[in-house]
Amino acid sequence: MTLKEFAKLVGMSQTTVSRALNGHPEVNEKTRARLIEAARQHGYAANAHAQFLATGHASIIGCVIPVTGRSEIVNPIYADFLAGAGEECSARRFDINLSMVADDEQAQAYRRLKSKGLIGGVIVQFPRHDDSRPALLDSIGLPYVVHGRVTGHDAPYSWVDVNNQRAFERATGFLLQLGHRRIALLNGIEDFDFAHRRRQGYLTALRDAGLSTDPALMASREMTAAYGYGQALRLLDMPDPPTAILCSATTIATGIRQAVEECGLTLGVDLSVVTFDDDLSYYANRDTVPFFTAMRSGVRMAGRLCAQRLIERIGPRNAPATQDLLEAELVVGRSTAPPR
Amino acid sequence: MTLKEFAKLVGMSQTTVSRALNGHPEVNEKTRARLIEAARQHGYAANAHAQFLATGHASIIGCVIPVTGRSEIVNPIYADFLAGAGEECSARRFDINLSMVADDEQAQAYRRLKSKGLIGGVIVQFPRHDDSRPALLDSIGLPYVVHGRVTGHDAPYSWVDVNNQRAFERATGFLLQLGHRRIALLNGIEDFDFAHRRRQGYLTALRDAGLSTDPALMASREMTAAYGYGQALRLLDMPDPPTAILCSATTIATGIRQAVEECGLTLGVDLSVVTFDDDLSYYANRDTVPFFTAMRSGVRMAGRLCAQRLIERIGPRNAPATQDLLEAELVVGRSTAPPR
DNA sequence: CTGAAAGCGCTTACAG
DNA sequence: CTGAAAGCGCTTACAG
Repeated sequence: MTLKEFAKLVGMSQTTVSRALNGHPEVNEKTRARLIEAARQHGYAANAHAQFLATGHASIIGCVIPVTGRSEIVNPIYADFLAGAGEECSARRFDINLSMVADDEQAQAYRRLKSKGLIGGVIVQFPRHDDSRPALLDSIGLPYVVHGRVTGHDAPYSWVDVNNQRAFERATGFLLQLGHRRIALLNGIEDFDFAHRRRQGYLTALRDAGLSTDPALMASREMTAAYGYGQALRLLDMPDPPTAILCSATTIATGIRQAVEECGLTLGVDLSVVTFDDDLSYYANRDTVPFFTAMRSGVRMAGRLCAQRLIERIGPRNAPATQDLLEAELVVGRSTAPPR
Repeated sequence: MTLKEFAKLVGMSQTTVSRALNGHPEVNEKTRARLIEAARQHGYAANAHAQFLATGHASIIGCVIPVTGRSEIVNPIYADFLAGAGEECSARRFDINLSMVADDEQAQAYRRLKSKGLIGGVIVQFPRHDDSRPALLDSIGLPYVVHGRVTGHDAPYSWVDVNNQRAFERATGFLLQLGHRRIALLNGIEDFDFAHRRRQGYLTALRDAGLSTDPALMASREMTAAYGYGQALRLLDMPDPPTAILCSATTIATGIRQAVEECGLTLGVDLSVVTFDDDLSYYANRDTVPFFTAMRSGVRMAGRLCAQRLIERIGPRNAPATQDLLEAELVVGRSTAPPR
């Protein structure tokens, strides 16, 4: 059904119907109520493309997933983030355009999305420590919100981030308080901004405690269980093994747990582990006393917030850039204890 | 840049430029080559909305994710499926519209997507054994491809499915050959079509072997590690415990493994496990000799195929409905052996 | 092989 | 508070 047909059906002009449905103030409230109800009953909804053509902006947010060999979307963290963004979008009647793009075609992809008018704005995912996308999007003129931060970017921009540095500083401090002195770090790829900051937090806490750092105790890789497993075996086999490990994801922690048990040791007794916990829906670390001591911050919530901020920014009143720094909570579980 | 501007720039009429870029045959090949190159250089791409308005069809496929309390998208299987569909879409210059919709608003959501013109077709995910969506989509007139099958739907429709019944029949047969007689089944929620078929396969194989079935050896729940862990403990604690377990996902298998190890037993010695393996990118069961004996079928590939079939069907030549039945391969790993 | 013009379904200044 | 009409950027019959 078109606006024309619908307007005829209800005996009003297209103009009035359009205004009523779009919430313009000039229209009589009784008329509006009647028209909204009629639209619902007859299943009329304005064609989104005609709407775009007339107004020039799309109620669609873009998520461009950089594909590096294996797609990032396979990362369970990304799935939860998308779930959060999706929830926010359905609540606000926005749509999501999802595209998967090879690393070296990012610029082209954003330009295409913009010139085809497919999206009103974009969420930038997995920013690298010195990411070129914000500058690119500024020049294209596409509104965006970064999930994370881009250290190198000077102009003000919207971002939503967890205080990664502080979280790892606190977690390291917590282990130090328990009496640990050899603490390992199994981080994500430190080229990503979040992992870089986590490392800073870890180093700062050690430095503040007057401890030297040992490169053999630090690793940086894609955050899989296999990585946690392999590194845990390596660390436990050292002549002077760490008594505690800090890691950047529950996938890694699961791998560590596996290795520890295969060695006949017990987590939280022979070895302490603190993990960053994105509170993934499919992987619960949420018993009354959680298994892993963790820095917890829900990535799903971050997805909601990113979508919300972006939608505000896309809207007609062109809201200013926002910055949201979320604090992770330090949740004590059964995987930590003083060193033996 | 608009078509008008671009046409003026290259000194041609809008008509010719449009035809050249859309591959119409009437245009001189030299002219076409020149215009395509010029478009690339100047970054011209037709506005998708104007294009829709003129042609009436959108090069966008919809993925509507049913949200049941926790969103399905948190399911890592879904993430891999989307990655596959996304790859296919970028290759064919299609876009993906992702929406998250509560179970009881599905019908409304599909109608909205159709009437707003937001999608040219839709992939139906996680069909239940007697799913109403195909009939709904038929009546709305929205092309679709089902990932899985809908037993109750009579009219011909496009689907892509794994031969779940055969996979579980073969896996059960494999365990029977090894000498197992008490075989448990930890299935997904059997209201879903795939889980229903898996159960049929398991029951058929047992029946063909002349064995009776034991309800205490069967469970049906959301496929989490916690489920596998809890059920494994329960099964191992039975007076007459099973010597083998069949399960529907590697998440479940991981939980079983955990329980077995905590009981001081060894997988592939004291207990055999065969799992269905969707070959998820983030969870590899792909060592030279994989850890779990598995029925393997890549869900990412299924995603690609669904997108491909849907795109063909959306296209102007209105391709007939297709049926793709994929066979899972039975891959022998280290988690199976004859019963002790 | 090429072009002028109508039309796709909306929104919104302008006029009343 | 309401409406007639122009215009958004394309595609495509129709005419040449």
